[in-house]
Amino acid sequence: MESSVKTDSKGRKKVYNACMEPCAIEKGMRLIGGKWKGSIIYHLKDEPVRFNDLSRMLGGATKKMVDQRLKELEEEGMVIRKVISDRPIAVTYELTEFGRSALKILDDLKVWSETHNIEISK
Amino acid sequence: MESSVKTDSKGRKKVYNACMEPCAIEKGMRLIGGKWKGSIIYHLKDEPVRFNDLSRMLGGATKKMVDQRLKELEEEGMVIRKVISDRPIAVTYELTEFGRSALKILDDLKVWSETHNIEISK
DNA sequence: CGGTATCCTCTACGATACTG
DNA sequence: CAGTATCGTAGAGGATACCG
Repeated sequence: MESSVKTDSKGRKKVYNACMEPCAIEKGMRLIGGKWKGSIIYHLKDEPVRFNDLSRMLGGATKKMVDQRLKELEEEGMVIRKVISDRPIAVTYELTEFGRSALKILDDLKVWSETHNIEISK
Repeated sequence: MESSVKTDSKGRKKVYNACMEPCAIEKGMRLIGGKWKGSIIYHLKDEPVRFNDLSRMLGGATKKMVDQRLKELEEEGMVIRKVISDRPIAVTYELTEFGRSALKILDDLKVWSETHNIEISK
């Protein structure tokens, strides 16, 4: 269904099966999986948070990353951006109802992760 | 804590903050997030599955990917590989108790994903 | 403060061919 | 059948500097 054909540098045809019928899990993972994305949602769970505060909370994510992820989350309808003042500019991000609906999963994941005391190899 | 310093091709120093205190959500995501990983676990939920059957179930993942993900899952203690016959060789993969403990989250994710009828933009 | 823009590197992943 | 080996590319993500 979802396939594209490209020709590589050596003139060979290549068929890219983008992702035929990706199961719901893969779809869901694209929304809340991916680096920082789940964490961002989770850190917005209680109240609107300002851009730089969010960056600091994530401790390790660059502004670029945070910015990028927030834009994705906005497009997906999980987060709303609000300008609360110009000069000096201040912006907050908060969850939509849809965003909120993902919190349970993220919280379960957090608990699961903590109880199994997961160590990162690399 | 976890930082390394490298020098790039132009002799500039670079500090890599690997991942300081990644929150539990990020840790968890590394185990069940990532392309195909959640799906593999989910497809093993009922019974042991053979390598090629698994590949087919995922419809779109190459053998290389499936192989790679299965090795990771094995190292993480979520999946067990069993050789059930040589000549012709036959191998199955099944979940460990730990692997099983992730099923609830994945199932919730699946339901969430389905009920919100998520569309993949790209 | 809340971003953009630029540059660069590293790895994830796909295609493909081959092996015991 | 169940992988391994090889090659290539696209893109993710970090560092850094700059802007309104």
